[in-house]
Amino acid sequence: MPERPANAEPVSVDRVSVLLPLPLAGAYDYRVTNGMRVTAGDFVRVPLGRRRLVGVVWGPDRASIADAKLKPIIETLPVPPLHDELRRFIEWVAGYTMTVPGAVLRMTMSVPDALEPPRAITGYIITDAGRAAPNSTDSHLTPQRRRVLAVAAEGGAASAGVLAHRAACGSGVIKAMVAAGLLQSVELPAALPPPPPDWHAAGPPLSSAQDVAATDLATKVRCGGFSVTLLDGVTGSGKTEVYFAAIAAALERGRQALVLLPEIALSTQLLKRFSDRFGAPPALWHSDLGHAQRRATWRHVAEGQARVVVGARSALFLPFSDLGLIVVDEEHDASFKQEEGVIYHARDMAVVRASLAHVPIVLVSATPSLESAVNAQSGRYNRLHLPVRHGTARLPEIRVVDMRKQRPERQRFLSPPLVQALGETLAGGEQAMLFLNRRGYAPLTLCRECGHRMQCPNCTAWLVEHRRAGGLQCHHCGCAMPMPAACPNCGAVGSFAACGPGVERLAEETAQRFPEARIALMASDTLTGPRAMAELLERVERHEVDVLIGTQVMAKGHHFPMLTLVGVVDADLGLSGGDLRAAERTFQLLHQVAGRAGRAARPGLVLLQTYMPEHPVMRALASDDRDGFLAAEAQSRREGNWPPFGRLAAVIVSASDADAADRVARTFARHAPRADGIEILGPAPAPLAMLRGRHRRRFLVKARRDAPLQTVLRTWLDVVKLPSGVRVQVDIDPYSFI
DNA sequence: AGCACGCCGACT
DNA sequence: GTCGGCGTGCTC
Repeated sequence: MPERPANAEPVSVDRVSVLLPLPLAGAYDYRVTNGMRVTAGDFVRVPLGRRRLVGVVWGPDRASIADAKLKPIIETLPVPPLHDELRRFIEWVAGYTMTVPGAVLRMTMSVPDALEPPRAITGYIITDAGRAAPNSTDSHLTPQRRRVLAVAAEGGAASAGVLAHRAACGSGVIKAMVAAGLLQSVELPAALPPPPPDWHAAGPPLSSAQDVAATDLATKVRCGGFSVTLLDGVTGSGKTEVYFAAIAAALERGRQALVLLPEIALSTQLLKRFSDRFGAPPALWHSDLGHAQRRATWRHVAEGQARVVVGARSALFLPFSDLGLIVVDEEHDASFKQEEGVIYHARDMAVVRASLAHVPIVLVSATPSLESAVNAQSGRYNRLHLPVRHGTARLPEIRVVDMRKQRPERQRFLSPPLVQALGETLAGGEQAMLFLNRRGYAPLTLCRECGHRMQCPNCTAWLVEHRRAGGLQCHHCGCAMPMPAACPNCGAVGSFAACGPGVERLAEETAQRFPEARIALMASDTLTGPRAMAELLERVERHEVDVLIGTQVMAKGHHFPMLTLVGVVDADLGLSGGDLRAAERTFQLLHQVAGRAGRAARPGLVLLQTYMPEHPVMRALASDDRDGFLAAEAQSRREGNWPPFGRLAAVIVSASDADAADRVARTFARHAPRADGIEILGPAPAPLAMLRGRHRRRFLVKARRDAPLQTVLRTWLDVVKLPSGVRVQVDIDPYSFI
């Protein structure tokens, strides 16, 4: 049984504050009735209005309300209390992201069910009478009852639903048979905790660089205490085995480890390696988890039985009983940024949690974020470098195709060099990949008669034509409509022209050019689920696919030994739009995509189609000069005082009425504070001026690193009283500028 | 987040 | 004449 945290101060007065997982302004006070013992961190059930809710004892009462209004705590729940470390983390995140603490607590208490005493699951077993019944002469059994008895005699205890299903009857039959004494009910044991990973097992042999890094991390874990280490190694250098050594050290100390991943669905290879290494799978945490599984895992984490959790960003808020290590794999990945509700960056918040828990954290990447690279450079973070590819594989050759000189034919998107390379690859019996980060058939549909462009009614965005699914779709709000028969503006029939390529259109062109090639499409909307993904990957691995065409979902690390050509159809795509991190992100993405080519003994070739061959991103990719690129990027950010050298916040005012949004934005502008080291830019229409039917105006707040950004924002935003229907959202450290 | 209270349209 | 829409406000 886990112990109470030693650092939680007992709160044995007759009033305490309780934080509820609701967006209330703060914790509410409750009365502790005589004889009840409550400690900060305890999960308690309290009345709120006419509801009964579970909250967490947060500390001494805030004395904010008269005794007469206080309601008593109903009961304490038999769950390990929330650690001091996690309570401080919740408050820290709330303060940093400028949300109320209850909203952050809600992320920890995302499985309300897990807090309730596990309800007993009733199973049924056959009785002696039931065993005898089929052979007894005087019993007249219905066929259903016979089948149930046969099923029940075979196996052990099973729930009514399972028994009924196996015997192909209704569950009413089971009930009646209990009454007749043929079956009896028994209590089924709760879901078993996952088997503990075995840290004794030796991992695969390590290269000397791996060994140095592994020993360093393991030592940090054994000694405990906060430290940040950037584990920086090219694709295939064996970073995973290195941080597995750190996990083994945490397990050896009897502590838990958390591994954060950007996309859990894409990590089957990681999970397999984990099981191979530790003889048992880790506990998983992600949004696709079933309810029962969530509930069980939450409890196992809280009770310390789940030793290693591999999860998406929300796993950061799990109530670990004894966290000893955090690993953030693919730390540069933009999907660590949560963009809805509580807006936070899981990598940055993971560093904070590690610091509050006094444990080491490892940030892992082949293309570190500029933030992490700068911190490693300045010595704030440790750096471990794995310079060479493990094994025999060579890095692919990256060539830039200048699209101004090597133009594709009209309405085609593959340049002559790429077509030629594709032909050679296919002729050689090898596989190719075409990368284009654009779903659907064509990103823009316009009328040739009047020039009308098909636009989303709710968002400032073109509608994307999808031929496979049929019709037009908005990729921002999800609205879909059939392709109209005539132009909605001029009524012309058959005048629509598809402009630009999506992956579907590329597949069409590839099929026309190479009719023999077996082509597969891989985009988030063509994959119906995690299984579809796994099946497609297997088909590619078995070489039942010659050309794999896809979007970003294809970029993550899968090993395809026969894949020797990668064509990046539009390398410039991510560079437009004035996004602060556009260059950095494009470099990371294309570097990752390029890494798909030639991973086994075969040399790989990567062709980057670009109209900007002189762009620093293209040059850095072609000359494999990641550090030079990062240094140049850092320099330009330093000059502009942009992150990570300065800080940034976005304030977005939105309303369904455009005038209301404008009025409120102007009011904010009039009250803009003049604080030292803080500059307020705007208001301007947000990059998506209309999103999901709401008009958006944006301020960018640029602050020196040492300026009290949140404090200034708080006082600014508190001055303006919002009319109904107008919302203000603050995004500290904005990433996507959408 | 829920749940109630509170003021204006189509029905037993 | 009521049932019901969801806008606003409160919950210790």
